[in-house]
Amino acid sequence: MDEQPRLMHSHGVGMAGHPGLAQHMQDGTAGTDGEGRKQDIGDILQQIMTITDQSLDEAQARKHALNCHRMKPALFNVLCEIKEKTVLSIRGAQEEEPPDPQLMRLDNMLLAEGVAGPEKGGGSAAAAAAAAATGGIGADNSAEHSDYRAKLSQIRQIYHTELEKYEQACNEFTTHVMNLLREQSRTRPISPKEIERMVGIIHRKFSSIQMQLKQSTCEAVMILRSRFLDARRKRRNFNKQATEILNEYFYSHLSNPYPSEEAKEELAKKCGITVSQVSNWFGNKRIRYKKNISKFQEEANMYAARTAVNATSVSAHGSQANSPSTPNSAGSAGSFNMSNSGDLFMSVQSLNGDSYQGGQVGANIQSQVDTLRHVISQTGGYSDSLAASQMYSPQGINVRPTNGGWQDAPTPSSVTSPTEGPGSVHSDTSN
DNA sequence: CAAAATGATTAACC
DNA sequence: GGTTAATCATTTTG
Repeated sequence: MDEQPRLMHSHGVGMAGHPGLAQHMQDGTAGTDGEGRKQDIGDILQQIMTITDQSLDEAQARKHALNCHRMKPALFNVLCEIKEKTVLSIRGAQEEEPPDPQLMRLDNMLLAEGVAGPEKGGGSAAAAAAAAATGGIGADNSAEHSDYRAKLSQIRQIYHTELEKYEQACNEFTTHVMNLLREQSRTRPISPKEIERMVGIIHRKFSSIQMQLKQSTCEAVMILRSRFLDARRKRRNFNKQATEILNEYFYSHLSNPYPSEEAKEELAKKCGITVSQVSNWFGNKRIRYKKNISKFQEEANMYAARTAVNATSVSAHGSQANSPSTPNSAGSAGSFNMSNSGDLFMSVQSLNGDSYQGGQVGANIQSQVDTLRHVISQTGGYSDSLAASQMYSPQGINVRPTNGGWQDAPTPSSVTSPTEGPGSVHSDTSN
């Protein structure tokens, strides 16, 4: 492309100041004596038209001749100087390239999503192994997660191959252009700086393509997220076993239902859910229990009794027969008694405790507590925490009806030391 | 299909 | 950073 003008230029030079070249050139053309100017012009035009037909050797020879001209270095230097002063100084000003904030954002996001950045092949493998290890419980949960991971790594792979392709193309093109320029720099004033600048331009062009790639990758990830992770909202209920485990812990720690980090991890493992899901569950449970204790009364009794039975598998018969609060007695007078007291309990709780059969309420609850105590004593007084937890509710009623919070509730047994201590918190029934 | 249940998210708080 | 309380969005239930 660039070849043509230069050749024409050298033509001119040769014609003007270099007899040898001119001679050579005239040999190359028609060579007949022109009779008029018309003929001359026709010849020149002819020369121009056929210039591309000249053989490569011929052109090289001419180039070489030009390069060997004695005035060439000096002229070339002058040209370079002029060019340096004009072109480069004009464009040199806008040399610095500010990091595109858009590109930075995309990069950051890709990095955060694990699409860009170092390969983390071990991560997905480990996740799959973990999913397999958890077995039946939560298998579907982690299956979805691994599905997400699989799709993400697919995107990641495509992204990387494309990126590599772009980079390769960019490098190839850059080296090609550089070679071309270097080659031309022998006959044309091209400074290394200019080559550098050209490379910069090429890179910028290619990086804009790269940005498109990143953009579309980001979009793909966003879509994936909305389909999977943001489908967190598209929740699935925990399976029964998990719920039972959580409830068991909750009701056996009713006096202080705040599992430590370790306890949460253990529960998470047992239930096949994540720690934050355990936290969510306890958060929801606490608030909902507190909000409407009556609704949970039956459940509480059930789990309390069950825990008791589980804890001491001794003489289960006797305690169940005597206690109206055992799960087996549901549907009979025991169940009725429970729900009834629960309702009253609630009304007291919400109406600030006056006006409504306070005595009866107190009696009911007291009897309930007694019953539970009975269960406890009959089953062998297995746990302080259970006793304390069942004692809690009456306290809440008597002392501060509208405040069911655990936070302010006096729990003297659990505040033994300023630091909770390693592992000393809940050495009780949870297992 | 409406209501209840339930897991997750959010803002405000300490 | 963890909690509470309110709320959202979905699933389950009657």
